[in-house]
Amino acid sequence: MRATIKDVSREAGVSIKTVSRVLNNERYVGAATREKVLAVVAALNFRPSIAARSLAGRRSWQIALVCDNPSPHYVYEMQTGIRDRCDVDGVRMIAQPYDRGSDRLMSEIEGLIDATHVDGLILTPPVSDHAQVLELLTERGVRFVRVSPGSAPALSSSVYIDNESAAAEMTRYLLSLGHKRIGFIAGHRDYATSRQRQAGYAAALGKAGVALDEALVLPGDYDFASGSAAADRLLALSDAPTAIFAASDDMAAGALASAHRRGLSLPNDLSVAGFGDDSLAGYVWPPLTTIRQPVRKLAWEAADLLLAPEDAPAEQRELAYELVVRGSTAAV
Amino acid sequence: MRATIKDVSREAGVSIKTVSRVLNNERYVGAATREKVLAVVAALNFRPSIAARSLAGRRSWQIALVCDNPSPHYVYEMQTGIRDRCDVDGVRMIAQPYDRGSDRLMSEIEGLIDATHVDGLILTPPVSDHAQVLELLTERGVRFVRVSPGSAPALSSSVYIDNESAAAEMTRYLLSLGHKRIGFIAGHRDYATSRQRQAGYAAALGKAGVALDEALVLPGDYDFASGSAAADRLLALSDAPTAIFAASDDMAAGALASAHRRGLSLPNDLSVAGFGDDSLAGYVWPPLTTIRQPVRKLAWEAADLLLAPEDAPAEQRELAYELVVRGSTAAV
DNA sequence: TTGTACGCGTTATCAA
DNA sequence: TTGATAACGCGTACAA
Repeated sequence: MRATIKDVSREAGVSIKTVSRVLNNERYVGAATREKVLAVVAALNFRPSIAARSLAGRRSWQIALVCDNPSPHYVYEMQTGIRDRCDVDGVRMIAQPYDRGSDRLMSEIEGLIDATHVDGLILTPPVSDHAQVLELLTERGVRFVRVSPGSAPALSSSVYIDNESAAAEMTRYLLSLGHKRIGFIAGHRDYATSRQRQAGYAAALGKAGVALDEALVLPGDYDFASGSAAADRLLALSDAPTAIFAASDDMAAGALASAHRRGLSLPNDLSVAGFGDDSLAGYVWPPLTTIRQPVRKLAWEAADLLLAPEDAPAEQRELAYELVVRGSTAAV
Repeated sequence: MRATIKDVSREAGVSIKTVSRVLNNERYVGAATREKVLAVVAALNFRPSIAARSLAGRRSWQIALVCDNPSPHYVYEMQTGIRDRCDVDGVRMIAQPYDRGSDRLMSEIEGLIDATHVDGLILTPPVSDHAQVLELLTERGVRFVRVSPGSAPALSSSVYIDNESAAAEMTRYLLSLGHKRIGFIAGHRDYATSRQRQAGYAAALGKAGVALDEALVLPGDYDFASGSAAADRLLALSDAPTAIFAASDDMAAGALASAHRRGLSLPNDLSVAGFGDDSLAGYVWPPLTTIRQPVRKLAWEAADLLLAPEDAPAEQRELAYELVVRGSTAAV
């Protein structure tokens, strides 16, 4: 039923190896031969078996995305961007989710490598900074590209935005609206991105001569529930903030919900700002002001780096973010 | 570097075939032998190569999820539910997204089958009703399970909720609040689920003796933008509805945004209800009243059916939905 | 209950 | 520029 390379070779009147050469774009194939083979490949709708290729060759034509779940939308955008780039080269993407903090993380990644023979991995935070995982991959000789790493930039290729500058810019924007007491809801401490965003927030306050009030900085977990809970605490303060900057859009949405529950009139009683992939912009009310991170593009670039020739040197690609102003923030 | 079955057999002092027997849970292996082999497998952290297994055996230990993108959350829940079930059997899931209406759909699916040798597919709407695809799979002898199919129930195993009854229940609820003019925003006509939900809406109105006003039924596309646009049209009517029931949560969120933009006071001026995975409940304001469909569980059951023994007869599993009442609806 | 020989579909090596 | 042959790591068929 399934066409094999043997069928193609018979039909085209050449050897199996020649068909293989055409499929892999090797040199030393006559132009006429190549065309004939390609015609037969198309006619038979032939697709090389990934299994056979992985077993016989040096490549498996597969890469994996090792991704935590900050939000379904982030995961979706990462998958889509990577797949878009993979399609260009006829490579398949395997999605491998994980729970940060799971004690089986190492074993799952090693299992992934051994079972699938993937040619490389794309690591998202916080695994992009997981020392043990990075060591394992280096030891095993498996290529990897890191998304938004916080350390050891030279260890591998990576893609990222300048989280610190972005957060500083948002903080300056809120200050420009007249806010003096700006609450900050951080992400989980395992995420370098969260630490970078918090640093940008603190730096901007400092430069503006606004004292950093530790009581206004609360930990979160990048998700709706933790943002909502943190906002509840901030808004219950006797000297509550007039603005809240959350390190993720989901937490910002939680803050908006918290404010709504308390019967606040938004955005007059409270300005809320987020940071992320801007997927919640229209869903929440009022529409969210946020730092837009080009997740799909980051993913595309990560795949691009991973699919680069083996001898290509490690490369760092910084992408632009964007401050998107909407109705969730207002002047005091 | 990577341990192979050969390494295991040498270390355990048995033949390769015996190791293979243990791995595949075949009969006729001595208890002592089995234990020893398992110990070595664990010690070497051995993982069988999917490539070699697919090539040599009848199974590839891989299944694929062929999924359109109604919403990132739906996709995420589907993937998670399927993966949860697959993990039990040591099977890997391949995520294969598609664009409905793409002319390459057939070729992509055939490519997927040929390249990966997957043991089976899980199809979500609207491909679960795509005659050509179903015929291809039947012809090629590839198993498949359909999620929420609208036709030919006996063709394969499938999982679903009773969309028509669910929509009728929601409609009755809105009627019970005193609403007489209830707008309906449908999903894309390719989706059987959308047609079923619309039928339930119409049936409930009929039973209640409320005339169906065609002007209150608008087409949508299951996404935020189309829901927002449809609501704009409904709310611009001279005789606008007092409630809007959208066939998906994303469209309901769009309707809420539309109402907010018009300065309506929610939920007093307009009641809004949705249908879906309930992922937007807290994000939107006021919190969404919706029919909650257990997407992750549907996915789990679909995988369970797909991983059933080959000789198991086709089976239909209907799961329960739930009407979740929240603040987005109010009595007239 | 265990082992031997072979083949799956492709790429690598080497020869022509 | 092409082709023959040996691998890759496992399951299958059959023998012991």
